[in-house]
Amino acid sequence: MSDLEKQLSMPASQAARRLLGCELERIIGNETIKVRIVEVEAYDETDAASHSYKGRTPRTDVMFGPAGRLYVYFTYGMHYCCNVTVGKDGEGAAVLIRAVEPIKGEAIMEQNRQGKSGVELTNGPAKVCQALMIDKQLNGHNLANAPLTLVLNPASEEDVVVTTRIGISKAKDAPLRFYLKDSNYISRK
DNA sequence: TGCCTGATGTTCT
DNA sequence: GAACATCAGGCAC
Repeated sequence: MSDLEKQLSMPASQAARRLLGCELERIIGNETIKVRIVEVEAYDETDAASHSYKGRTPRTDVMFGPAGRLYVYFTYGMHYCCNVTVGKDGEGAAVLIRAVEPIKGEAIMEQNRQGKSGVELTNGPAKVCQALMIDKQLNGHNLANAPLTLVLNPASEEDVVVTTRIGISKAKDAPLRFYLKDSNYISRK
């Protein structure tokens, strides 16, 4: 088991907090993009809003695998969203990455986002995938390895705000969305 | 500023 | 055949 997997083998709500403030490094050709995770949502198989709620299917297979993998899904006919799998091997849990802050490679992200800049670059789950060029090819990717790696660097507890989740129709009231209070890149305050 | 809607593919029933 | 963890553009106020 990799160190990353160990660090994320915990309940989704805990893992979600631990992912806030962490860095993602994306290698595209000779370029490197680096971002900081500032907004996430937790999902597990006891949760009616989770893809894993109805059990393991070919689509959700990755969610039920070991922690520290990327779960990419396609939604609303035109967008990708990316999750980091968490929990023990066999548990269908994942953390949706809703927003990130650019650290490095902003120019490349602007290209990927068709000239959009500033907070518009990455303040939404589908935007994050566009900016980082994440698509279904990276589904199941191990985040311990290039070309997309997760660097654990958790933010301190007092910077974390907890709210209900966004854009879902079931289990709306569960307080499973977490964001960093100081960030401007939050999709909605 | 804020609501409404179109675009559009994959998965599951 | 319907639902869907979305975004951006248009129009009304």
